[in-house]
Amino acid sequence: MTEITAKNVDSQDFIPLVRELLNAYHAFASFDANGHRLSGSDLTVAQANVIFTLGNTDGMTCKDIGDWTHITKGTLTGVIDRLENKGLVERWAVEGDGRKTIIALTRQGDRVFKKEFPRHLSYLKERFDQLGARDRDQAVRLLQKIQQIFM
Amino acid sequence: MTEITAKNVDSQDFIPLVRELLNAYHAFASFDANGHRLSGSDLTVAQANVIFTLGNTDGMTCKDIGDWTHITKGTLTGVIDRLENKGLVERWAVEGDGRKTIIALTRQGDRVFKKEFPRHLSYLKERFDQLGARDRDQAVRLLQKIQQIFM
DNA sequence: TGTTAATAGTACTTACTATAACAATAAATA
DNA sequence: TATTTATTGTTATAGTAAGTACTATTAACA
Repeated sequence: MTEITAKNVDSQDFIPLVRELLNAYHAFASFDANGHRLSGSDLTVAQANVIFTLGNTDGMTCKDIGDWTHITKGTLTGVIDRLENKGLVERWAVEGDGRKTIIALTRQGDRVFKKEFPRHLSYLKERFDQLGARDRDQAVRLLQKIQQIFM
Repeated sequence: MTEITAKNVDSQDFIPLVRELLNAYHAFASFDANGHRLSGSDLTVAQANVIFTLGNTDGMTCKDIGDWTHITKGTLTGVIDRLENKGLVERWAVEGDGRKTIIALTRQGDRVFKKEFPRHLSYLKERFDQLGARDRDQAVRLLQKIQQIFM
């Protein structure tokens, strides 16, 4: 295996893939955030993701929410604090396991979910409709491979 | 076009793509950050990206650094402040255009670049070698398409 | 010329982020 | 049983992150 130095680094052919992964992610993330910002929902991206994750469930533990949303537990505490202050989620103790806390949507949180989730998906759909089904399925397959490489 | 409600939302077939894009990005980002953390370079991800961007250049404006690294200008000021305090970059005024500032590596910053850039690429290469050239090129093509959708 | 618009960068606020250290609880094991 | 180990969530800290407002400068144009 050739050693990588500051000189021959340009020949490392995985670099374009790293760039395009970051470019695609940031393009999506920025569009996604804009949707929330313009919606008037007064939800940040992280807050909306938690609301969308809890929707149509009976509540989830912080651990499961974090695994699904990629928000680390330290961060999640603050996000849930703010959602709780807004009256959108509640914390429940778990009978039989004092370590766990169940986070669930309040009635108001469910109203926000039922309004914002479809709205935001329509917002995203407009763009994703520009991608053919073949490309979409290929992309899913390749992104799964990329993910597995790093686990 | 069918309206999206909280009910029929499961049939929106772009959702898996969103999930895999986020999963792949976070898997990479976490692995990437771990490399910097374990390297002993004492660079954060954002700081390392700026150093790697400035390497082998005569300096760049804040705007160009931000465009390349996806760091917004407001954030960039703080990142560059910390790099400047570490003695790794310098700010230069631009003759003829008082709006611009050139950021460039110091001699010490260049030493850090020449050491950390190849090291980090080797660290990444080990994983990317697990991906075939065909998949890699396909992924680049599809990620470019996804990026373009959101611009 | 004077006015207006565009560009570049900084200061500030709020929120998010990861990590590490911590406390409480639960599970595993000797 | 007693001790250890693992899990869950919170707290503390430092560093992003986006957005807005602001200053300074440059360019466009009437």
